[in-house]
Amino acid sequence: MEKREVEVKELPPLPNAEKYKVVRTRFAPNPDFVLTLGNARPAVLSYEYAVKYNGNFILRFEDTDPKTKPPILEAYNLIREDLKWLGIKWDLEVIQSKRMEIYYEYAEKLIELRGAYVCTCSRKEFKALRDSMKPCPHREHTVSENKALWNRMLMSDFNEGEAVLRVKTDLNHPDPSIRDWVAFRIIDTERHPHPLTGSKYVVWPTYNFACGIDDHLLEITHILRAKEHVQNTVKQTYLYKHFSWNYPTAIHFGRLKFSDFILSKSKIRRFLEENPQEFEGYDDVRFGTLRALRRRGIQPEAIRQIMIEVGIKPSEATISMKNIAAANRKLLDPIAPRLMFVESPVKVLVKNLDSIRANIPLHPSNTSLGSRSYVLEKINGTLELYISFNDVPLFKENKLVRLMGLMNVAPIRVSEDVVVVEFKGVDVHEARKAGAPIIQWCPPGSLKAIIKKPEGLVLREINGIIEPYVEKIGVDSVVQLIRFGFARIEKYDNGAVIIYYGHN
RNA sequence: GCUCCCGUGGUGUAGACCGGCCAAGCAUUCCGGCCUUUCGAGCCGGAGAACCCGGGUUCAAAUCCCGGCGGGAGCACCA
Repeated sequence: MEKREVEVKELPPLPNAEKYKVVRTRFAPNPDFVLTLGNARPAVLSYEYAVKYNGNFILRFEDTDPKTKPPILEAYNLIREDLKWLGIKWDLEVIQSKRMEIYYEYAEKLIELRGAYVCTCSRKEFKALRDSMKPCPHREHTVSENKALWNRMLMSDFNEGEAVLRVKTDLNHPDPSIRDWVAFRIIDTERHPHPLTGSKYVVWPTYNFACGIDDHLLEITHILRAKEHVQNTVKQTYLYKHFSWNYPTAIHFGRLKFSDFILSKSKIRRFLEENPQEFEGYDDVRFGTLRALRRRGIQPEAIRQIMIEVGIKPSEATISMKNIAAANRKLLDPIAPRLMFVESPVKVLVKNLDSIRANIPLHPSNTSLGSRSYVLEKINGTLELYISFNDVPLFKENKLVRLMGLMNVAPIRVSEDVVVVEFKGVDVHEARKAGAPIIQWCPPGSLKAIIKKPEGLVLREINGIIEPYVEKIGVDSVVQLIRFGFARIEKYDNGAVIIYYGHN
């Protein structure tokens, strides 16, 4: 049969892989949203490198900001589902909000190492000093003074904004944000409760502290993340210096732009909030979330292949739906059943025929998919079937038209709402010889079909009918609608079929 | 504005660290042919980049150096 070796690009070697006994990577999302196409790169690459080197892969939820990026309770599980869908398995799962005591412990160690101090400057005051590369008065506090203040922070003696723990760095560092960056701040969790820990904690580690500590404690060897994190690497390196730890190998890849997709969390949130009846949720097919792609029939393997191909280069890259469709088509073509969908159906009357039976394979070459049969018979004296409005002109232009898998017909009379034809035989070869167009059709008794197709911000509905066999195919299947495109069956809804369009 | 990073056909990627075999490979895209149940897949053929620009080093540069231009990221008590 058909042999198709899809060449999948291999990952380039991982820098420094040989320096570690076992390669260990992690993917560290904030559970404040579902995963988008943008998250797929760090997730897939981190996982694939762990697999390639027989290492470990860790899923770490970074949920240490209940205020400005509040985690969402459902998101933890939605992310787990998204990863599973991508085929990613993790050896260990860690949730940062459950490790608060660990961070406190290391904060105290850092204070003892004179690597951190409690600062009670106002933001404004500190910024003024920082920008002129001057230390703030708290920087010279003794260990015991700092410890006392730190304990007061933990005891809720300070309100939001009144005290932070700062990591000592280089006050002359050219990037001001790096100078004595904040490791812990106070968040009023009475007002902003954390979905997992409620109001239990008020002193919260920042990303750089929690991430830095965890990457070390979890023995991460390679950090693969987007280049927006390069300054964070610099910040965290100071932490590692204080503790005399070795910083993992960090790889920062360039931004991936996805044309044709709405990826921005904030944009999607806004659409959902402002227009809840127009948008269907995180998985609305107009969005670039993984679950939206799944709903359009995109195979996770297609995403995996694209991420591997894009790799870890530091330059930006743009991926379009065409790229994704191409990868998906290769995967789907050998296995997707072919069905006939007829947009805006027009009745065809066949004059000189009493009955005909069609047995059509569900796939031109993959015989394991089987076939379906339809018997067409005269109803009230005529034999009828349906074709698409779009194909009616073909009957004006051609002497012979082939109805795929069924028969060849010649037009007798063609109007906008009915096409009368004459049966001319069943042989494909005759049709080919005559150069007849081959079109899809639907028998009487076909189901109403609504195809929802994302076009930018519009979800276009294409109405038509689909052959009855669609009921046997089952919800969630991805099919190829002949001469139309790949699509996924969403649901059967009172005799109608709702289908989401994927790509051509 | 400051700091850092990047620049190979429409898109993605290989080659660049260790200059020559690179008038640049592969995939996708587009076009044509064959084949086919299809506007898909497969097969065959074709189009499309002188490797951002300028200069330098060299017998030799996509590959090294300098300058320019262009693009991106960061400059939070966000992650």
